[in-house]
Amino acid sequence: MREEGVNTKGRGSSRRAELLSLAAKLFAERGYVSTTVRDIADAAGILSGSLYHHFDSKESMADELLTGFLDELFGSYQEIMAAGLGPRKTLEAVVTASFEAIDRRPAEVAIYQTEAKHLMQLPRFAYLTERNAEFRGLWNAILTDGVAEGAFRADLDVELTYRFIRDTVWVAVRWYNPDGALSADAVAEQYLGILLEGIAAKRKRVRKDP
Amino acid sequence: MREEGVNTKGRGSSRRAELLSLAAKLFAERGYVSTTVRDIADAAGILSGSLYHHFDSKESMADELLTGFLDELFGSYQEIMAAGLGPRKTLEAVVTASFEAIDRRPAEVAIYQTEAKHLMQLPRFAYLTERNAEFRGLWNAILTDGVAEGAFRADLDVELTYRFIRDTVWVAVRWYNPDGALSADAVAEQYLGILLEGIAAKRKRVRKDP
Amino acid sequence: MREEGVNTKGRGSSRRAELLSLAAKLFAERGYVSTTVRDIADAAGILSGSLYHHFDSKESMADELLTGFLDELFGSYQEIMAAGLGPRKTLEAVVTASFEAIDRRPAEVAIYQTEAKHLMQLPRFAYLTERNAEFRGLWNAILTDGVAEGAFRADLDVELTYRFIRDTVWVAVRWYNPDGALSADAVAEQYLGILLEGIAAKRKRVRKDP
Amino acid sequence: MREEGVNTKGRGSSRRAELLSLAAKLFAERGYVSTTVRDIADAAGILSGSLYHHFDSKESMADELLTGFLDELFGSYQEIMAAGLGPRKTLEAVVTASFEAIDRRPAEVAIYQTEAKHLMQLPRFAYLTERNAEFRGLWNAILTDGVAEGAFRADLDVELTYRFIRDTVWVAVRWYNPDGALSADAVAEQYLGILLEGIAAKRKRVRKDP
DNA sequence: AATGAATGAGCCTTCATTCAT
DNA sequence: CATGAATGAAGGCTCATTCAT
Repeated sequence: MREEGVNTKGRGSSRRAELLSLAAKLFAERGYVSTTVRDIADAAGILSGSLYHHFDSKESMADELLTGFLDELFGSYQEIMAAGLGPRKTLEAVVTASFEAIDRRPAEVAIYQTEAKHLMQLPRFAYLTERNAEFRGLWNAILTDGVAEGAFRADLDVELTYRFIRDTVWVAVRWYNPDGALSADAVAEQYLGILLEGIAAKRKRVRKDP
Repeated sequence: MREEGVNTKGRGSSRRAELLSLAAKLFAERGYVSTTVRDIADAAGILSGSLYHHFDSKESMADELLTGFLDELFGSYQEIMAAGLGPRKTLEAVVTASFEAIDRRPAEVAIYQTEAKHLMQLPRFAYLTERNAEFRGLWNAILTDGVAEGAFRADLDVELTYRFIRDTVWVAVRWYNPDGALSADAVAEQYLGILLEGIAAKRKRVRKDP
Repeated sequence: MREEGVNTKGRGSSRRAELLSLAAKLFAERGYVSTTVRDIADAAGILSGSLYHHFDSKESMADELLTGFLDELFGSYQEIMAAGLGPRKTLEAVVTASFEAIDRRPAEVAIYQTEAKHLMQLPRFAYLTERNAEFRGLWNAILTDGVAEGAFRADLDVELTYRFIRDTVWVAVRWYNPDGALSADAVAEQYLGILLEGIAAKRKRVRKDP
Repeated sequence: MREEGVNTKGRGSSRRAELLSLAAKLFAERGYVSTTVRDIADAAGILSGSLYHHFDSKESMADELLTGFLDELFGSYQEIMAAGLGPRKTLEAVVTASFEAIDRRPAEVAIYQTEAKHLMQLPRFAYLTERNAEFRGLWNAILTDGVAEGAFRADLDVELTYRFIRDTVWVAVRWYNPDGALSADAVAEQYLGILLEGIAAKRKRVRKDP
């Protein structure tokens, strides 16, 4: 229920949404610092001062963008985790959900990828750090469980693998094109193909063979 | 004996190298745009204007940093490619060399990772685009050869795998700590463990078994 | 209905005109380079950055000033040339129009006089070179015609005379005071007196003749 | 006897003279303010700081240049005035001497022409104001005498004519080329032709008279 | 005589933001 | 809702000058 709160300036109008989407695109393309408030206003065909009718500040635009995206993303993660699919299927579902997020909100993912590190230092964006921890916890659980259950290689360095997956997935936003030939799900599948055959425990084929 | 071109302002002094290294660290930490010339000067204990005794511009610092790093990196790549090790060993060597670059020049890699996209648009940094193409060509060759020779899975999507590897390797700069417990080579080994068992063609264990 | 091109920033407001006029005065008094943007802003009672709400740059102020002045000036020249008054009357009219320009726009003339040489080297001010050529062409025509028709001395060095007149007229801006006792037309008349007849007392030729 | 004085830093060396001449050229070409100390040093093939071995300041270079030039010029004027040649010959001699100064020291004249107005405001350059007064006095004398003796037109506006001559003569530095086809004396002659007799063709008075 | 490093002041410009209209 | 004018802080860069070596 976050429709109120301080500094909210009438969330909900469609003009606002347009402006926010414009800002997202620009932040993603040029970077948050390099995108000026006037760039956004220009893109919207208004004067820069007029933006302050809708938003309190440039920061609050980034905030809203990131908050919205992360809420949605973690919502889908939680659903998956709650479904109790077992390590391998869970991993697949989480990776797929992530690629779908890239597909649906490429700008927000790009902003998150590129700017989080710097934004995180501002008190206002403290939730980024929390979300990071949450994300790490989630993956740790999946991987640890998977190793324990024999779904993943026993010699897996869980921390390293977590980082590996995290970076690999999100960094795809740099080249993934929502309008391109490869769908998010197709990319996810390919990606999982590489990832799983690498970390999955090899079935003892000896026994199967004869 | 000064081989460099115009705008060189006495390359080679040790003070210069110090300043450049300071700049690299700051660019990496705060981002190129967010790092002010004053930040760099402050870190060096001089006034911002004094930096211009050594460098023509902030841009030229980034340029020099990137050029130096890329020259070194591609030098090592070329050595590897020239050695004719075969696809798998070549891949291992290139990945290892990359992690070693992260180990030796973390700041430069971070700058490259984060800023290249934006810098590339400036004529001065056109070489970044060229290097990118070179890099893609190199990986394409390794992967294509590997598939042809049966070293890698036959169903590999070469382009996607290239991106996968590229992003995965470089993004490690975000968390890799040169002074940490894990050496670059150890990381490379772990990384290759995941990567290769995923893309390597599976030996037909059936025949080996009996 | 805005006819101007890019970088125009709302030409036409009266505040703009005020600021431009202030800039003209200062450029004329202290010289273009020596006049700082802060000087202009101070004179206007605003902060230097606020000037950029109205103009793109210091250069564009000079540009606008010069363009406006030259357009007007050459407009009046063209009217005169079109009138077909004959060399002597044309010369008188052009000289008079020039002194009137000094009277009406002393600051702009001063800027033109003093800064054109340096400004001309910038691509943006290429039109200064064109205007120069136009001016030379105009005078060449007047003088050449005048000599041909017997209105001016047959032994006139046209090129030298052109320079002589050009410099003499414009340099008057250095001392001419629009609010002084001597009107522009009066100065023009005196000037034309010297130019056309010289300063030597005429010998009483009557007596010499027979 | 000005070989001593404050801030003199070893006047008299030939290196000094070279540097000063270089500075003169640059001041004349680019203007005093726009010429940087480094421009001068670059032209001399040394570092900017090294210039301060020879001169106290940029200002002192301009000072020395102007002082030297004006001393020489007024020296020649005084000789002429002392010769008692009569108004017309005196005028001719002064004009000729002036064109010869342009010929011999074009850079200094250009500096004087262009920069005096601004430099004059500095206490250090107070002598420029004095020289100006001296110059005005000199011309006033010549012209007034000439009118009185009947050598010049009785209706001459002396003040205006003084300005006219002053500006006309010095402004020639803008286009006069010491290495060109026209010698300074030739220009002076042409100039005096116009000044003394005007450019209008003389009516053949013979026929009109009887 | 000259270098090389630095200073300190100032320059043009940008930018997020404010606010009366 | 938006404009238009302005603020205030900062940013990259320049330049005359100093000084130890």
